[in-house]
Amino acid sequence: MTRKVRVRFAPSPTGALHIGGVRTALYNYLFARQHGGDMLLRIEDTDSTRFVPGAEEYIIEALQWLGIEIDEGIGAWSKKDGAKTHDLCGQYGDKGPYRQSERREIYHRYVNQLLESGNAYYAFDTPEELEAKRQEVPNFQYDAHTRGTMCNSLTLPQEEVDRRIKAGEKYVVRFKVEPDEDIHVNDLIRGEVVINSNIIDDKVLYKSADDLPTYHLANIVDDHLMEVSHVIRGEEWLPSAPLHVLLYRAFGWSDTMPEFAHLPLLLKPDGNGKLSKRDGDRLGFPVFPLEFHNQKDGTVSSGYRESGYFPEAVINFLALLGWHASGDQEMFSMDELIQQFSLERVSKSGAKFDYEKGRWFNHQYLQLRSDEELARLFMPVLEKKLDSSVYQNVNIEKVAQIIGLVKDRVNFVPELWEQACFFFEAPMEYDEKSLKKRWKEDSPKHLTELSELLSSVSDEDWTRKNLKEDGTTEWLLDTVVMPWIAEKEYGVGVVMNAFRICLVGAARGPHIWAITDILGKQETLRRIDTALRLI
RNA sequence: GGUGCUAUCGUCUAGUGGCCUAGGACAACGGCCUCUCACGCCGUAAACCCCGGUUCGAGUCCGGGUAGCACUACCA
Repeated sequence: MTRKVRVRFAPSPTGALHIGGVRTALYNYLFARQHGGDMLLRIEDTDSTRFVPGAEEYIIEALQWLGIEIDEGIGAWSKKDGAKTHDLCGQYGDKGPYRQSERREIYHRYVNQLLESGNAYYAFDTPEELEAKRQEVPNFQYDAHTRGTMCNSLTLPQEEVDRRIKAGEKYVVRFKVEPDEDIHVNDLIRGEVVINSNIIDDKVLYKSADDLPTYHLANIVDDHLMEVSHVIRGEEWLPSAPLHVLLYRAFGWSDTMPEFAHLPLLLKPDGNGKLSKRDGDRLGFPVFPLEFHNQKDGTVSSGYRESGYFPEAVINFLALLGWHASGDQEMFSMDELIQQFSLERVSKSGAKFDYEKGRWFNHQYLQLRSDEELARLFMPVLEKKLDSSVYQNVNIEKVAQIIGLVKDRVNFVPELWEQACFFFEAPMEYDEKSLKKRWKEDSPKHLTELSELLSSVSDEDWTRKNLKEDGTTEWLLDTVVMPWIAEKEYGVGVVMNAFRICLVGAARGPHIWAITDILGKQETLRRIDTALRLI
């Protein structure tokens, strides 16, 4: 039986979407698209105490930015015919609602089913009592061997159970796990995993305190009802997969149980352990797609988008952290990923987060963007850096031209400023190291003469380029200045570097005639003049 | 502690018993280019966790160690 591929990404709205979660979403998306299936987004908000305002919106916006499209569920409102609402978190689909907190009645029904079939029971032990038990008995586990000593519907008379429930006493419903059974889970990435039911405790499925199920129950019920065919999630879920298999069986849904694929974890770049927000702060890189202002604890987390990353670079980078095509290809568009992705080629071991490679990917994608587009993206940076009177006169075509000269040396759009600032404002000071190395005793004399020489060049010739016999071009200014240097027997490097310092403020930057071309004759001469006075 | 998963250059990884004197990419280092700094190009260094077994032959299969990670909540 081949059934329609339907996968889900099911985050909980407890804060910004972690980059590992983004990768999980990506792999789900690639798998769905490759098989012509559906990508659902379901919000798992069964822990009312951990809800963070804005987290849902954040998740939708992040996926949108990255180009991971939702077909059904939360955030799929745009799929609606003539969608009137632009509610970011609106939902679409005939298997909703897609927010677990809105599915209470559904869960009631299935909790009762388990209760009636004898697969679950009521338990009245308070959190304090359980905590005390754990203190008293090392490695205490609520299971077949201990449930008989606890306070639940298996040990209490029926009337007592009814009385407690009627009195509004807080209770939970626990899953009754039978001991001594080897449970087989087939994982698409790892193969068969076998776990004995003895090590699984009687998991809480439902808590009356907030009238909500726990993850385990909600997850199984929803995946079944939403006809999910493949569960692709992080490796941290592998230990509870056997429990899920048991739940499917208890419901009588074994035949349509989804296939499982547990993804390797994203690890810290240094040392060991899961990648966390703290690692990003400590090592200076984002671990979230977008900047996030947590209204609950007031913290602000940096994001890839705000750091100047292109979404396609983040996608490419993430895709290769745990998955690899058979060849040596490094650059993949989303379409190529959809075509080539396969769960069989996902690695089994955790991947240390190689932030440097992320930078490299962004560099590659930045080179692919046109100068005009980069200019548009760079304008806001300029607006911030420049005096408003200066910014008013900035010409975007000129910006594009400048970007064409310097883009190959940056990884991010904001870095363009460091490479191009001298095109917009004359140097205010001169780099100490450059001066020491490149400013010679004769430099003032050279520059005075050079200034005179350049003054004699007409405005028209200033920007002229000649076509040489070999097909390359050369700046006309080159044919003016080089012979002069040769005639005077000055060193080319000595003159040109001092000249460069006048224009740039340091010994760096693109070809010098490309700079003078953009600066223009007047500004060039002015900068030489200024430098001669200041240095 | 228990259970499970994993194990190739510093990092991401290729490798599905002979094509492996182990390939690619990032990072590092060196050279070239050059008026400078970059980019780019070329090159160098760098790995099969250990011990057994199977086999004519093991990075690749099996067993045992070791190590790392995950899980072990009325969190997801």
